[in-house]
Amino acid sequence: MAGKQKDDTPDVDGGGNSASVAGARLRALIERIERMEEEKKAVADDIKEIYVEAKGSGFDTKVMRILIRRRKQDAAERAEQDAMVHLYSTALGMASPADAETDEE
Amino acid sequence: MAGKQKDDTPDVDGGGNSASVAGARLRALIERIERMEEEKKAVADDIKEIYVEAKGSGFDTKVMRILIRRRKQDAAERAEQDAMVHLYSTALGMASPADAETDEE
Amino acid sequence: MAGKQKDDTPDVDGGGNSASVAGARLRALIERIERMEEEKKAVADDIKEIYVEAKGSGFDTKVMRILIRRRKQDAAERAEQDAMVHLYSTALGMASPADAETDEE
Amino acid sequence: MAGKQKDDTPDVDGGGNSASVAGARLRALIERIERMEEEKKAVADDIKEIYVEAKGSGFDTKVMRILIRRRKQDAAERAEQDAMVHLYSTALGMASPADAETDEE
DNA sequence: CCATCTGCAAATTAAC
DNA sequence: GTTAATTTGCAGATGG
Repeated sequence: MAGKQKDDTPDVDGGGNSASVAGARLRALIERIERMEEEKKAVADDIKEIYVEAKGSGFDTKVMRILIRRRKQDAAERAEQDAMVHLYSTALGMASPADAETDEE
Repeated sequence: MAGKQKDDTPDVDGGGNSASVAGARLRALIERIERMEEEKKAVADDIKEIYVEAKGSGFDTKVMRILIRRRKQDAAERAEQDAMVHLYSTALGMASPADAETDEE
Repeated sequence: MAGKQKDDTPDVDGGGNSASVAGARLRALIERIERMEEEKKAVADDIKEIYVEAKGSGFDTKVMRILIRRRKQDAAERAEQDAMVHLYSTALGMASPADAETDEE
Repeated sequence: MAGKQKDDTPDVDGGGNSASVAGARLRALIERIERMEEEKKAVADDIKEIYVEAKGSGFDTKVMRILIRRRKQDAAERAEQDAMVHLYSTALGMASPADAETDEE
């Protein structure tokens, strides 16, 4: 048994040559991930650039960040409320959605 | 008070109607950022999916993460060594970087 | 609103006078924390002072920081290697940690 | 001239044996710093422990952190930020945040 | 002195 | 549910 593995497939050094096969697949996966992480970083850098540009135009980026955070929170809250409404609609005839608030964790 | 601004440009409500202009620009910037953050999140989710797929194939994602981190660190280390060489070259008055291994116990 | 609590103990405004008790305990905890954060800040300031002193003696603090970071990283790396060995040992079914170098280009 | 150095003292490889002297001093400084950083980390860990203890007593650590941060924050600063946020919100035509109690800073 | 940048601390979020 | 890791925000340091 290869212990942690779920017995699913790749016995990293099970005994035969399946090791190299698993190794190749592993390498492929890792390289895919690395590629995407570069992408992600690129996007993050772009965002930073926008902030630089904004600052260059005289805006206070700190305030901008606060606003963006707020809007995200608002969206989340709205989504949650929608979910609540859905829930209640389906549940048919339960209590009114008075307390859709506060608890976010 | 428009205080924090550098006097550069956008007095958010300076008194005239420049407010709406700045407001429009601000809104544009914020929406651009929000758009890119969605992009970034999408990429992050893709990465997560790959990990799920990997785990489904029987790989130990914890090991994968360590490997990936390591490769990144190696790259960073190499970059830093170069930086060190530069620093020492300049700090020591342009001596040739023969002995970049000064202490490193 | 006692909701968030784990039902464990302190109903901050439960209704009785347990509120004041919990309040007192809370205040004590917070003050302890604040005290230690002052301590922490004091140490941080001491460190800064050393850097100032070093700079005053003509050392390049940037290089010093790099050296210190490096030593820390080396320690971390060693720790991580141990972790890797452990992981592999268990993942491969308790094989002896002879070949911890599986791919590592 | 050793360039970056302020000509103050330690020519790391000036030519004589001052190098080793400077080296010894450097090592001493670095070790002092490392020692204090350990101290700092110890204090930080103690703080973490207190939070754990608090949570174990049923307190919501998130709220505690907010309280502590609040106490630290300058009243004036808080006022100024609120003003800024209002200003920008108005400029964007967002409703001014009725519930200004949610956000941290 | 201002602006940029790196490094540190905190908070959110994910994995187990 | 709890620990760990990623991510974000802040502040101090540095260089122009």
